[in-house]
Amino acid sequence: MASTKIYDYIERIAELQRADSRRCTAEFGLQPVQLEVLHYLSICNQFSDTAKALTEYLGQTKGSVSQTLKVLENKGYLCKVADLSDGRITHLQVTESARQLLQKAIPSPLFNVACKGLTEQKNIQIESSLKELLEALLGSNNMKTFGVCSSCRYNTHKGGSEYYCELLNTPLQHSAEQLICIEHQLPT
Amino acid sequence: MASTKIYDYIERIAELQRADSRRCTAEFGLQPVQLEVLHYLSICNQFSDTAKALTEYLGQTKGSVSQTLKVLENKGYLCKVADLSDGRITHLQVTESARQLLQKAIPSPLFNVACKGLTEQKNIQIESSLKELLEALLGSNNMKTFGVCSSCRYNTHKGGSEYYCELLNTPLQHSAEQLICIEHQLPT
DNA sequence: TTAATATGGTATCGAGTCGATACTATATTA
DNA sequence: TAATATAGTATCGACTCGATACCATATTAA
Repeated sequence: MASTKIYDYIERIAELQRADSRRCTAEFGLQPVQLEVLHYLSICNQFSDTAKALTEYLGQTKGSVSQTLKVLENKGYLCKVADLSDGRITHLQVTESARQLLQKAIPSPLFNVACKGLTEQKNIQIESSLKELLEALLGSNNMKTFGVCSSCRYNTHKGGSEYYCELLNTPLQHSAEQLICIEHQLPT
Repeated sequence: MASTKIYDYIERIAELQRADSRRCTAEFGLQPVQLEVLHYLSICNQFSDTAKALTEYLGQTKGSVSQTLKVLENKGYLCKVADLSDGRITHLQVTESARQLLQKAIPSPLFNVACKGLTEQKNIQIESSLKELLEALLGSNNMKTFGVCSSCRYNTHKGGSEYYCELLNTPLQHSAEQLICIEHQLPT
């Protein structure tokens, strides 16, 4: 059965990625999941930089995520900012030192070396297959897509060339179009 | 850069796979890595069922692997058998209850559902891309391939139709041809 | 308007991961 | 036969992650 083989390859690649991530974050005193949290927060928009969004993105419980965030805050890689209109919500901002760290650690050496050894064409083909697999995983299991605004069905050009989110009823900054959003929906 | 996107997709898919694995092993009281160890041991040959091989397969240290194996042994999912010719080596055998568990837990629901929703052609295309990515990762980083005997350069048909390993100088059972081996080398 | 409920997040606990280090026992090499 | 290599174990500490219980703030219904 084909699904078993795809599972097998992903299981194996995932373990190698994890081991590699562990090795290359160790010098900064970080864990793999911590790096991933910083990575997510560095590429998400202002509606998606919360603990709640991370629980859905990572598929973990909010207790686990809360713990990870506490550690990252203590290490100076992120700071918490209270939401102005909803007292329950806390926004998470990555610090400058976190951005510097991300630049060094992503992508990890394992992938850097491997992808450089492949032709441009192979890179594109593999990338495209991974995109399809990810979308299948998310779609078939009714999970959120976490896509960017520029590919979102709620993104319109209300009254000119500005970006405007029809779901949240707010204009978007141009720089946000490539940030991922927890409310993202592919066009029907 | 393409390598970043491939890394991003794998990072994300890997985390989803891990969360899914965690959810579906929880009912058996297992951890993701424990399931992976049992999975490996259920599909490897008699030269590769050792703690040493697992450290290379998983990219972890021998101390970590040793701990995981101790837990699995205590839970009755594997037993240790001393090697007859080399007193340092211990072979690891999965028990019947482990095999039953593997059948239920692999592939995890996330992948089962997703792959069934894809066309046969897409399944094959994604599978092929993953195979190429994995081989690139292993090859570029000088890691072992852990392939099966039927695709190994050391596998010859010495004196007839029997499988024979030129590296270990021993005939192989027909049933071993689809088992993975730590000494596997792709043909040049 | 005030209770009930939903939502976002935190604190604590326990089993387990994982690398580091130090260790034992068996093989191989010099 | 001594030095070294190999396979594996034991212990420690920082950390993960789910479970549970808990605290605010919002929203909904009576």
